[in-house]
Amino acid sequence: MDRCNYQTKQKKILLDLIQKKEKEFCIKELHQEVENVGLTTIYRFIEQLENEGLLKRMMKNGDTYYQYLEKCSSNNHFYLKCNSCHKMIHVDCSCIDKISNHILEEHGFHMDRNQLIISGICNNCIGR
Amino acid sequence: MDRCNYQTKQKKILLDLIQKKEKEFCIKELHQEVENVGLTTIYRFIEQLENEGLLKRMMKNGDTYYQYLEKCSSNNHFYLKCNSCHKMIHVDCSCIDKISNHILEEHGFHMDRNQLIISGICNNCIGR
DNA sequence: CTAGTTGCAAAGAGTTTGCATGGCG
DNA sequence: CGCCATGCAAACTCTTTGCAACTAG
Repeated sequence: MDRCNYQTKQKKILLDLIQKKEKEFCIKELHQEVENVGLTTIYRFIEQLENEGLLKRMMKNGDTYYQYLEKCSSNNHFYLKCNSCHKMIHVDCSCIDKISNHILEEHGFHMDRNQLIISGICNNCIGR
Repeated sequence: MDRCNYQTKQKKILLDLIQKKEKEFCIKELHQEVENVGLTTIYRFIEQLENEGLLKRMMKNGDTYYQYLEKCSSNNHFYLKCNSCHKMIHVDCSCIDKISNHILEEHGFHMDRNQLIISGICNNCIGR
């Protein structure tokens, strides 16, 4: 949606829709929810977003899903992903600093701080 | 390879091969490396292992890969996954305890301690 | 006007299913 | 011997490609 790309009706519709999603979504779902946007266009736009790092691809039961990741200026952000409601919780906490340091010093590993996703169950779902 | 399944030559060959792999692998690769095991059988066996939690499915450049995860009695294990050499480093460290507690107390999230995979670059690859 | 974008139809790749044969226990 | 496993061929699904028409800038 910037740089050398044209801004088209289809891209705008898709981006609006994607940004509203709280959970992961799949291509088929997008295609059903929009009108007048071809499947091919969706595939191509998704690929674009993925390359820009705005979308993360993941598997669930063997199917492909995508999750929109907002751009974040902080260097302390990571995600908590609930396996029950499938929501992705964005967290900004300096604890990632400690983790990252420990991993480096004790385990000699340079962790990528921009793609840490911790799976589990969120507080909302744990009670049920 | 247990319970109600028959133990067959093909399954043994496949499991042996998979357990020797240090990196993630794909179906095609397996198929090329074994003789006299049909593609269908490989798909079905992989599905079995996945259901038993011994295999983790992941994506790389849009292709499907699998990673064998050894059964581990410790509750303190997690994985460091190098994005350069693609090796998966198995770690057993109580730091996961601290992380897990922090995530629970500060962020109200019950992290799944059995599927934590931290991506980054390992010490071997960082120099290059 | 020019170059990027769209979307149909068709091709392609990976995966699953049906079914007859074979093998484990 | 009975039941599960195997593997070929065919079916299916998801995704990509070719191409002509369209559109943003």
